[in-house]
Amino acid sequence: MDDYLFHLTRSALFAGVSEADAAALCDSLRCRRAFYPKGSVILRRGEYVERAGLVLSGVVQAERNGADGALRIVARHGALELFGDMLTASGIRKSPVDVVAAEDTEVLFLPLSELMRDGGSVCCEARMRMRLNLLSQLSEKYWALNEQLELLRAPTLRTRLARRLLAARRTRESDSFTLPGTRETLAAELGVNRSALSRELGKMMREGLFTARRGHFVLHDVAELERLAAQ
Amino acid sequence: MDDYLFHLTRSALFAGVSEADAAALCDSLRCRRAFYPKGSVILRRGEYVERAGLVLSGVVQAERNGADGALRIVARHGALELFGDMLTASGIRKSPVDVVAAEDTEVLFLPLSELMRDGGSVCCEARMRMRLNLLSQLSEKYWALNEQLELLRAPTLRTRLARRLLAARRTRESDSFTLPGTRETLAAELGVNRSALSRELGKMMREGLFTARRGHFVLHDVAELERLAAQ
DNA sequence: TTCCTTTCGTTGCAAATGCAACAGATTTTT
DNA sequence: AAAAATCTGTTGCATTTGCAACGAAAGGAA
Repeated sequence: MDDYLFHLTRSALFAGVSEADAAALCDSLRCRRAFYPKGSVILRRGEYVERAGLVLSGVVQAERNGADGALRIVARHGALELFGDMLTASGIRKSPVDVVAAEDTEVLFLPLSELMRDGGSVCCEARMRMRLNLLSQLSEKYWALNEQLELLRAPTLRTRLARRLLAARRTRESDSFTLPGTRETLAAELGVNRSALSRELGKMMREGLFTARRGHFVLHDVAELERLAAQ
Repeated sequence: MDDYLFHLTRSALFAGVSEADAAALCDSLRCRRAFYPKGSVILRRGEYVERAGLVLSGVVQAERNGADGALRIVARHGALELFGDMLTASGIRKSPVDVVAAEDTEVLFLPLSELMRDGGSVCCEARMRMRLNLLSQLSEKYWALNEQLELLRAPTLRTRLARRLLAARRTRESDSFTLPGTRETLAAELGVNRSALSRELGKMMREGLFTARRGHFVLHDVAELERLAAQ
């Protein structure tokens, strides 16, 4: 796909940048595109990262080996999402994860340090736009992590669940939504045992707080959930 | 203190920037200095933040009201440390905390968006240096949060404690160190009850893993601690 | 359909943690 | 020094959660 520029300008990083400017900038920064067949390794644990990656198509996974040796999927990045930016930005950190292509994937690599260099008269405005977009991206990742942390700080499973559901309600803007993954996934997010999660889900449903069937949730008593979440 | 420029270049944000360049840059960016007497409010919860703050002298605290109304100190920033950067970078978020001067404090405010704008021929190199420093700062805050999260994900208090002590050992580069704050502080970091912490500390000491007296710790069996932390 | 695999809820029991109360130690204030 | 306030360890008891095992339900494949 050589029409990638159109897609590019739809990414958060290139938001507000024209197609022409995007092309000129990629050129001036010496960005490179690379194709990775499904399963191939993009980045190895322990490597230093000098360029952020923007997924043009496909999906990329960050993986890690747990203490028991079991494979843990730490993150997934789909089309137009950025990865490796935090490592590149730090400049000194080795990757704590392997990054592999979960499907056939095309990636655009961006040398962030080049982006920070003044570019003479070349797309001055677009450069600034992209720098601000980058800051915004980095900070959003920070705040997302912060929310995770608030979740885990909640004293009890009941509270965590309430917060998680209300968070989903906010982003989906509806009392009815589907959470990704299985119960096991949700349990991991909340940092608890799966059976403990099922137990608490059962209790809360019997109290009429919401209905859950597989991944689909319908909230019934938002007020009470908010009271719980406040703990 | 009008000799603040010397100090400034010792901060992480201005690392690698000469005193002269720092002065020129502050001028070009229209940075402003402000003095806050102890106890005064620098930033209110709910406000939008347009400038990052660099503490020139004194101490700044981020505070928040818990569910019960009790005051919680979320973060402290001493001399040469940066605050409000994540909020400024996001561009859209309201502050989730109040920021107040914990002592008489002088702050230098930096408009990050100005820093991202090409500056013609004015300190081109220094600008780039500072932009990279900023990225580095943001990412370090991210990774610090990430470490906190790993800590809370640990299945048991014993594991969390082992990780926390080994982390301290790494940064202090010694088997003997003092942790800031009281037991209550440490318990909060680990996300557990204080008495539970004391209990576990007692057990682990009886097993000869380390000695703890008030804030001071001496590690004795690092190998075993590492085995525990791996869980 | 039928078989097989994955997901899910349930439950009994063990382990970990929260909570509250108290006493000794330490630090700070008067 | 004396008194007051804070910090710390300890302990009994209630609650929460982890763990393991099992059967039912759901979804996919033969």
